[in-house]
Amino acid sequence: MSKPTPLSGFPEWLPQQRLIEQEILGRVRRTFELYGFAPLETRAVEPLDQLLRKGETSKEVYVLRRLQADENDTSDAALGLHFDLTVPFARFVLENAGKLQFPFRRYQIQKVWRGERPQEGRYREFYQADIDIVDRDTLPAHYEAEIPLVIGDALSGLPIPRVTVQVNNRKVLEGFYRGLGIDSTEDVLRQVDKLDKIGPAKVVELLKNQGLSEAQATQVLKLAEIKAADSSFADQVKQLGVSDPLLDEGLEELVRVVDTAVAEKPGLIVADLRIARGLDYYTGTVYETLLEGYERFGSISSGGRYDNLATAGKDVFPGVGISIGVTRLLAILFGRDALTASRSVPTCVLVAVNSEEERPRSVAAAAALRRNGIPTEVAPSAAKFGKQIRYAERRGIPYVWFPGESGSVKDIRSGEQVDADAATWAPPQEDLRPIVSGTA
RNA sequence: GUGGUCGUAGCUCAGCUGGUAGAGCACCGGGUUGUGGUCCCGGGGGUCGCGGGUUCAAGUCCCGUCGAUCACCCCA
Repeated sequence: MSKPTPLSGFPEWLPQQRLIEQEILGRVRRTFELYGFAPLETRAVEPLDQLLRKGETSKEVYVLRRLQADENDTSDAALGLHFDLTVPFARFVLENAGKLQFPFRRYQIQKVWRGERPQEGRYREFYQADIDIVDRDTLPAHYEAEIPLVIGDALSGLPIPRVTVQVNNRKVLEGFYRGLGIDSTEDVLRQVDKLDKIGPAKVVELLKNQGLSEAQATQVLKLAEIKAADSSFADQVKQLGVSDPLLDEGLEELVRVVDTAVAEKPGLIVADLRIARGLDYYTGTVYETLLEGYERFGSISSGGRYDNLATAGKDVFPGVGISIGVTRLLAILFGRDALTASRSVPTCVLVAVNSEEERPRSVAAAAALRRNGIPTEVAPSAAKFGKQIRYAERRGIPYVWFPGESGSVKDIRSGEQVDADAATWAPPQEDLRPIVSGTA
């Protein structure tokens, strides 16, 4: 059999990378729980009509089909892999509304699938770490201010470059456009979103091609260029002289989000009135998160408020949430060797073997160490000690244990060796587990 | 899904206008008859992504395909 080749868009990490990924996922999870989000996992598939109902246009959904499915068997025909965690969550809320307490806050860390053309930082299978808060009938606006704080906490605790959460509000954009007499909001947003890439002149041109007047296009551009780290953006908007109730409502909400962030975590947030992205179910605040130095890879964490995602008859569950694109984050940092683990295995101690006859003594020492929670493995063979030490060195294992009448343990980084008892010895806390650190 | 660029040992790459594969690092062994990381000596490893075509002859040209990457689309 010839050597297998990778599958485009389905990244697989090496153990040392997976070690880092697990460490990151663990820290993110603990931060989510620190804020009281409850754990949840939903199935990988959803009925296709559910998936297509909101948001996703289509072709990007992977459909599930049995290999031997009968032509007439339609039982699985309408299932697709979820492309995010918000849509499945909305479904879950509706399904279990009677068993949940509202407001309901949950986190969900799972893989999602999208049938897109892969490139660096965009994959067909990737992890999302998602938090959402939903309430019944109405959702207080303060939750929209809380979300970025959680993300800021989760990400700033990691050994990664600084992040900035960019916020905007759909109501500001829609209200402003409406005040200008524009009704093709979606199309306008799409062009405005290209501002960074193609520049203001071309955006205006594209807008005019869409039927906007010179004046309208100019105003749209002026709004998009507003950006501020505090609530001063609101005055700048008002100076443009457009008035609309929805615009005012949006501004008020956005000011609140920004003010909260400025008070709690200065420097985390910036109001940027050009950002409009996210799936089309967003109705209020929207978030995007950029990694300093890696802006060209786009957002590593996005989300927003949605009022109509979870609705069934009279029941309405408005929500707000955000997702961290863990795989994207890791891939772009791995790509530049910006994340490293102090070792490639969990092992803290390698117990040397004097001779195969004496292996039981090594096995016993290892067992004693493990009883104290120290990850330990026994050397693969009774090779020369130099080779056994090298086995540890190659993997970054910090300690080698030499069993004997009185055991001794060597820190192979310093070369220091001391007599020790396997039943009581313990490494410094920081050596117990691999340490993940940033090098950027 | 559309279009462009790229694809030689584990890694970084060399290989002129086609003539039957090389370096550095890494790895393995020995010097060092049981405590590594230096140094010296030696060694293994590539169907040149894969498949087909042109040619006496292809890593080198052509087509396809897979993979990586970029742009569009869209988005974590």
